[in-house]
Amino acid sequence: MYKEQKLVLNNLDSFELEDIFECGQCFRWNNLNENTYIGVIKQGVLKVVKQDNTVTFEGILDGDINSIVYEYFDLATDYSKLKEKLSKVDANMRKATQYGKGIRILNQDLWEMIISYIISANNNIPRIKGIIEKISKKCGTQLEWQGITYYLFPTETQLAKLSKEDLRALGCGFRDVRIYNTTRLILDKKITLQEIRKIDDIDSLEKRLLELDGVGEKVANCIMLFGLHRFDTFPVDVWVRRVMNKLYIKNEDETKVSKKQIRDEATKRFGNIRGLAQQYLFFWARETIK
DNA sequence: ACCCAGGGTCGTC
DNA sequence: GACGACCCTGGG
Repeated sequence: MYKEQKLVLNNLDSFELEDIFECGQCFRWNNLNENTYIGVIKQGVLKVVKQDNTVTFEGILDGDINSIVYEYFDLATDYSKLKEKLSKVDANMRKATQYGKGIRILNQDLWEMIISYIISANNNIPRIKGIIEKISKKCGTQLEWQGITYYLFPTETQLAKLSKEDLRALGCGFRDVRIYNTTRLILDKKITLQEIRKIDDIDSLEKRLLELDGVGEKVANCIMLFGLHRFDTFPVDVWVRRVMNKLYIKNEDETKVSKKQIRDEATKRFGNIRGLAQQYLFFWARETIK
């Protein structure tokens, strides 16, 4: 049952709205003004305001706002400790973690991450956000709050109502078939989300995700990092390739550096929290390189 | 007007 | 493993 709720938390550690919402991990949060973001999550609509050391969460949610916020914003994890650990790797990581000091890896919905990152392939962030918004508006559950209508990301069943042509018309481009096929695969239980959640071994997990249409190595790694909170994976996109080559591999032609080489380098340097390191690097690289 | 790139993947060789 | 193609949008 959706209920209007509010929660105020003081002195949260490692919690900056811009770092969290603009670091590239999520697509459904929008900047309202200097200290306010509003987003649509699985449980409903949430507004977050930060003033000085006080963060106010407010929204219309299905479930208790305390447990939802605690889980979604990963409040159980000590990011200061992790940043400290990464800072000891080298000066680059010290800089990167300082730059994105308020980053937290959100616990986002697995299904939503699968579709969102299929859409992300060879695409740019503004367009990805637009497509997801249009898909939600087309077939997601409608929710009204403070006079504004929001649309939840569609469930498997809701998304399955769209044809390939519908998806194309919404701007998905060549990803239409991939979204269509993957939705069917999951709806027909050839691959289930429950089963995926249970896979502990990171290689087996990646292998299984690769069976979904539109899910290659990079997208699989993003799904693991953002949809399953697995820090022991390292998504390599153009930006991460760029920054990893510039800092560590130093090949004259970055396009010649293999993905495996980059991932091995990351494992060697950042160990089992390389996924988190990737996010600091991505955020830092996007803002500073070029 | 034209070219390029964007949180890549897929089919083919 | 290494190509080229792929839908669409914004920016030079």
